[in-house]
Amino acid sequence: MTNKKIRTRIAPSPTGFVHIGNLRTALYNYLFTKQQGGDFVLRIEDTDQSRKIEGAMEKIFEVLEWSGLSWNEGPLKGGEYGPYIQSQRLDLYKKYARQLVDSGHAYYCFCTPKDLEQMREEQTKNHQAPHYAGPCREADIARAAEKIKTGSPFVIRLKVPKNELVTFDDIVYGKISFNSKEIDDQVLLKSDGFPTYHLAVVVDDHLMKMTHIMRGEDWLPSTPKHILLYEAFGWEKPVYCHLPNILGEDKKKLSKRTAAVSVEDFKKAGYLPAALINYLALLGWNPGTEEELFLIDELIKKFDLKKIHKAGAIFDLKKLDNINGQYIRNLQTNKLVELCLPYLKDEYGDKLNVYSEEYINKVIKLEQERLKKLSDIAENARLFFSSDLKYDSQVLVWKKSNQAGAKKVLDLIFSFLKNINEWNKENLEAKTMAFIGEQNLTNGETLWPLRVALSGQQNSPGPFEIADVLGQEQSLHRIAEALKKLE
RNA sequence: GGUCCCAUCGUCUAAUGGUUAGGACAUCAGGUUUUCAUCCUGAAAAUAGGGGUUCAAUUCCCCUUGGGACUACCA
Repeated sequence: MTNKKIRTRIAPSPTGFVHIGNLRTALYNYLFTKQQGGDFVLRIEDTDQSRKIEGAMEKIFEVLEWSGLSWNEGPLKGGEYGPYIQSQRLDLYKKYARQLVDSGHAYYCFCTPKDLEQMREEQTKNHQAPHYAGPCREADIARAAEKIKTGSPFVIRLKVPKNELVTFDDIVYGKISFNSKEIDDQVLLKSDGFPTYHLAVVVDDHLMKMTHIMRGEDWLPSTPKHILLYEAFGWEKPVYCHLPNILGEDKKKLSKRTAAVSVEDFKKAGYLPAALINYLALLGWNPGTEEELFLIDELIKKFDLKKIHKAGAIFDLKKLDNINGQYIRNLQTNKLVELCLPYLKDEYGDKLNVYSEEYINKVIKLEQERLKKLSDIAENARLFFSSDLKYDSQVLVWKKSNQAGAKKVLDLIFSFLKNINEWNKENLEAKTMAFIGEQNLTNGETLWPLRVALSGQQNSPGPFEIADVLGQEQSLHRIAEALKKLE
């Protein structure tokens, strides 16, 4: 291998949202490139006009910036090999397609979609692989030029050699060979003047001086087409590194039909970019140690192309939740508050204004260890932002007690808490535990009804934590309400 | 159908010729002065099958089986 500067690219199509698989591909490209001190390029592949979606390109920019995988060359950033949006490079593709025709590596094709469909039908009927078998491949070039002049729609197809072994060495998958007879005469330039992926990717990767092509495994069968193109042009080939697919629970390529795949949705749900990146890095690669938590800088240091797996990996939301939870627990309080606030505002709106900043901060801090993702805060915090709790009185009764017992205990505790002067978690806990001892009560029979009275929930944070946040007045109010329920 | 790729606990994976096949998530059990969460301890859980090569195969080779990707004027 040469010691040229490493250059890689990610080349998403603006056809909707950014897929979790796109992000993983971007990540591996990014890690490798940063480690090698190379250039990380973004190129937008918008050669299919029919699938283009308004605003999708901006989404790509946003998601990449959010995830921290920012490109240092491409749209918005510039660079000396632009433009980086394929629809702005149309003349280039036309020029190179014609060059291929001139050199005998490609030909004009005038067959209609209908012709092709018939061709395919017949071939499948005869158990043949569908391929172009029309007359244009061997047609006279002068006649073709004539037809074009009269305005006949045409495409340019690659003249794939018959029975030639195309071999390449993939970093992940090793040596791979295809017989060119299995490869169809690819359309290079469509009748609308746009290139297909195959032409555009080769022309751009060459012109943009890419050294390594890291992309999804699904491109593996297309690679020989690209190799043939490089050879036809007489260009130096890049190094290929195909990445295993990310799979859904059905073991098929992760798709929106069966799972959440939009990176933006993960962002909205409150997954931290660092956690998502951490998890994605481990999906198909690991450093060979038993560590699992890595910040991006450590990933850059430890990343190793040779340790990328061949087999696809199933995307496991539970594991992501776990990692995200760990990242959330490690957050500084002020950062956590900043991140959670939008979710609370979204859920409670103006009702939130009633509460002090200190109160809200305490609530968030209290829920920190219970959050798998930031959006969980909305539900988890409900008991702190409700003026009256709705629950069944039977919940107040501890499993080893009865209704009368619950009432007795809450009566006692109400009077006791009324006289507490220093209202904070530590003092409340110390005093109450002592009180339980003095009264010959048990923890369970006391703390359970107290906690339910304060939270209205079967499961919740502990009673002293809640009481501390709620304050004396609201706590006593809730206990009084509980007592009413028990009458 | 054809071409290509892949194969260790349920999941992500470690171990590249010699290990009681290790870790993490999830699950289950127990503990951490009430529930949840956190934290701690423990349990259950895998080399798809068959042939080789070798003193020795998770590891190398072949076959079978299973899974997947691709097979467009989409990327």
